[in-house]
Amino acid sequence: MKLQLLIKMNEALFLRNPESSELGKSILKHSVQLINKTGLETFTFKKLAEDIGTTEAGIYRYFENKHKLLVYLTAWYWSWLEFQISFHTNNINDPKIKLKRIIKLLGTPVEDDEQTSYISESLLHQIIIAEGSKAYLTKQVEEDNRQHFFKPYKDLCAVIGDIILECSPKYKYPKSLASTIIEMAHFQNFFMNHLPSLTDFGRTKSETEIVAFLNDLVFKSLKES
Amino acid sequence: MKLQLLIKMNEALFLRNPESSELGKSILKHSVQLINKTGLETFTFKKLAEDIGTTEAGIYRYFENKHKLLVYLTAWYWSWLEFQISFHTNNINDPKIKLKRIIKLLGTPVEDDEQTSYISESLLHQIIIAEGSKAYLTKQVEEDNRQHFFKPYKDLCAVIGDIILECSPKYKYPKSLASTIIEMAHFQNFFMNHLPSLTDFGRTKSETEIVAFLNDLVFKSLKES
DNA sequence: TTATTGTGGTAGTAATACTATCATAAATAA
DNA sequence: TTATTTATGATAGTATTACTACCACAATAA
Repeated sequence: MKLQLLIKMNEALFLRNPESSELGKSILKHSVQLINKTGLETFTFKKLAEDIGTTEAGIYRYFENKHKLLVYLTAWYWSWLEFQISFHTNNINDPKIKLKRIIKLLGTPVEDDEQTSYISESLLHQIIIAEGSKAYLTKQVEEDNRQHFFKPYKDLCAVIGDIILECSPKYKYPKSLASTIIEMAHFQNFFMNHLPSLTDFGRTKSETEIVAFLNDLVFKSLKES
Repeated sequence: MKLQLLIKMNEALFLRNPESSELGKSILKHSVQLINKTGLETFTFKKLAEDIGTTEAGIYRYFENKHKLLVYLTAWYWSWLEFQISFHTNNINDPKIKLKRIIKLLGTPVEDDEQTSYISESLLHQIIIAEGSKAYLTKQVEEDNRQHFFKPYKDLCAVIGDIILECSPKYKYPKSLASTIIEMAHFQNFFMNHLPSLTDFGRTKSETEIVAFLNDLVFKSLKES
């Protein structure tokens, strides 16, 4: 049995749907690779076009600019991750076990999914770590938000917040704790690898320690006091 | 009595010391205003020059590029904040009270200091919230780190980490908890104001709630279990 | 058959991110 | 006092970036 996981993307994020053509899929695939290689700042549509073997104008027919492309990629990732989470926590009743699973999924490097061949989830995960916050840390956040560009991120956050409340109905900060877990899963990873003295994981550089830290943080927070 | 708080900056951050001349101070003052107004992405040295009434080349004599200027401003902020913290926690013996003061200083809008007239700390605080992470979320982090550009941030984190250990000597993640507090003090503020559904403070938009959340997070983490 | 749509290519423009050179006024050292 | 350094200003030039407009062609629908 081979299933195609289809993620319905916000149409305002692109000019032409990149999943609808070969060039479009190639843009997604190679942009993920190139952003990883060069970083968002030095990434340009011209370099991407050369990489793919097409022209700048070809890329511009799909995406208005690199900000939209970044927002597209991050939105895709959050949607994909929410599906992974709902898949891996399905049929689990205990919300605490659910939450543990989620923290593990957030903190552990993802394995590539054969289904969606044109996007490498593990490379995309790296982009989320290093560039993800740049999608919303702009002057246009509110305009972008009005167009629902961040809906997948907010949905994920809401899902986690609800599970937190299931664990501990009286806890006062479920949404803030949810966004803290998500952001810290990525920032601690970045710090561990590039600014290790900001973490306690510099020696081992092991993701399982990040997961342990987040578990400690979350479950102590949710303990009745 | 009038004291001038002098922050010794890493000399590799600038080509000519901006604190040593009128134009230099003007660059600092107006860059803080302009970055706040336009955001880092659309901020250019040309616009800054027009703002000040000088030429692009004039700015380039002080700073190599806008990345160095951003790193300079963030480093200045972290040094200033560490001084504020050491000042406001001086003579306090109880590490828990110290930590509470620190969380309050991190989460509360700063009042402008009359001493350093050319830098508005409150505007700089806003820059740290919206642009701060862009100083290190680049491909050059490690090179920048080798040149000690992030020393003030790491020092602050170490100070907070040590106080955490004083509170709870057995706690296993003092540095990660310290960087979590610092980052979340800013991210929760940004979310509260621009993506409120990611937080529990969207209704009141009050910084004191962020402080309460961080206190809850930290002191539950440090409780012996 | 013709018209439309989807797709790819060429060329050009304005802005950005610099670098280099020259002139001059003020501050400072000899 | 003169000589010299220093800070700033003005002008010009280049490579790259971030687009826009226009053209060509093949598949498909009317």
